[in-house]
Amino acid sequence: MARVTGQIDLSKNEAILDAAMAVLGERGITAPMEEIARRACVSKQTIYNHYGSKAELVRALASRRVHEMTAPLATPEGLDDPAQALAGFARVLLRAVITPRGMSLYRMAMINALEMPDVAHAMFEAGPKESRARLAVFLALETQVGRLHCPDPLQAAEFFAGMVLGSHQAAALLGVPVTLTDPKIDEIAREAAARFLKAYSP
Amino acid sequence: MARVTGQIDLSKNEAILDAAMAVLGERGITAPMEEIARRACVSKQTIYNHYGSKAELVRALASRRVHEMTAPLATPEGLDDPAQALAGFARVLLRAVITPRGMSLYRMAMINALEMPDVAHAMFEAGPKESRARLAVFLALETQVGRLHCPDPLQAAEFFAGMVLGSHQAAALLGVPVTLTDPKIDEIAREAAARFLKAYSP
DNA sequence: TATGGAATGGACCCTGGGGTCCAGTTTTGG
DNA sequence: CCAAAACTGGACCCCAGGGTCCATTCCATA
Repeated sequence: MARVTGQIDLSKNEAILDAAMAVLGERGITAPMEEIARRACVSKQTIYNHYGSKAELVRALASRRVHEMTAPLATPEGLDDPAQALAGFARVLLRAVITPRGMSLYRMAMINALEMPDVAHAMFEAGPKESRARLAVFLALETQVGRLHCPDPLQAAEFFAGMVLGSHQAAALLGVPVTLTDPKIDEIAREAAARFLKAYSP
Repeated sequence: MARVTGQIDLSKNEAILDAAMAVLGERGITAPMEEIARRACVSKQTIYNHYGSKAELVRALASRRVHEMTAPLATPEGLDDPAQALAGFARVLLRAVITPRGMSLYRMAMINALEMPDVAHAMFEAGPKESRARLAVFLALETQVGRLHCPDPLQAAEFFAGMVLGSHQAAALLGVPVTLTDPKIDEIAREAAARFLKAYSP
């Protein structure tokens, strides 16, 4: 437990966020602060020292998680084979959404959409919107090269991401156990990529 | 205010559900029962006479709304042109999801997914799952006739529905204002249908 | 017109949980 | 070794909101 600054203990900061993620994910937004404190092995007061309120904690949590999630969703590139690139993108996307951690964050954001619109809005910008935009860039490039023909890359990106997600995201959010094994994810990714390429072949 | 039965006033029943839909949609699940009562022009006690608890009210609300929403999502049929049928299906689907009423119901179900898993589960079965299944039936038929080639109709149905929804559903749930005009919806529906047909042409 | 079930509304009880306070303890830097 | 700053934990305040009770009023039917 090394104090990093002379002020507050930043390592506890992480512990608090981790605990909050876990507890809020499991029990929902109504989970009491006391439980988060317990899970983080920290006194409730300490949480209130770091974040002034529950809302502030959720806000911090969301912003951290968004960064974690969007990082691996870089523009698919470096691969000569569009099918490979798209399938790779699809795998990452699907996993990000199905994962309990990713899912519960979304759920939280939706629950608080009314009370904390800014958080929810930021989630959308950093999540779905950003990832589609990156994919669209890739599609536009492929179109220039002549391997694809996407007159509207952004719409095409929407289509592809939608294909991949299907109703799996909805299922996860509704708490329906999503039983997607790795091979199954892989199959969806490949198939979606193949169909997409066929739909947008020049 | 005609009493329909000698027992309880069924017309108030509707009023309560309408009010609950509106209030819960606007203020979220935390909206107080008192407000629902006020909106329904009914005493709080009456609500508790009809539905024993808040959970029960939400349950009733969900089941009613699910029926409303899934009704128009019948199997696309009676049209010789698959493109027309698919586009029609797409329009209904997209509208159902974007509409404030449809959206807030989803949000509610997600919020309560932890506390009332059965409700959320039922929502999924009656909503996404059922609609995909119906669409799959249609796709299988078209495949038999030879106008399409869908080796896995259920997956194809997932793909198509996903294309149509894109990130619009996520946006709506996150409270991001979805500005989809009717012509825009129409364009998405047509384009998705066309691309889908190309991807699955024999 | 009498009767009984239903609706009203307003007071009321009570629990859970957000947030605060504080006295005592630990850690850190000087 | 000292002082300042953080952390602890446990008591505490407070209030929103779920749910109940009840005296009164309203209807419908008989």
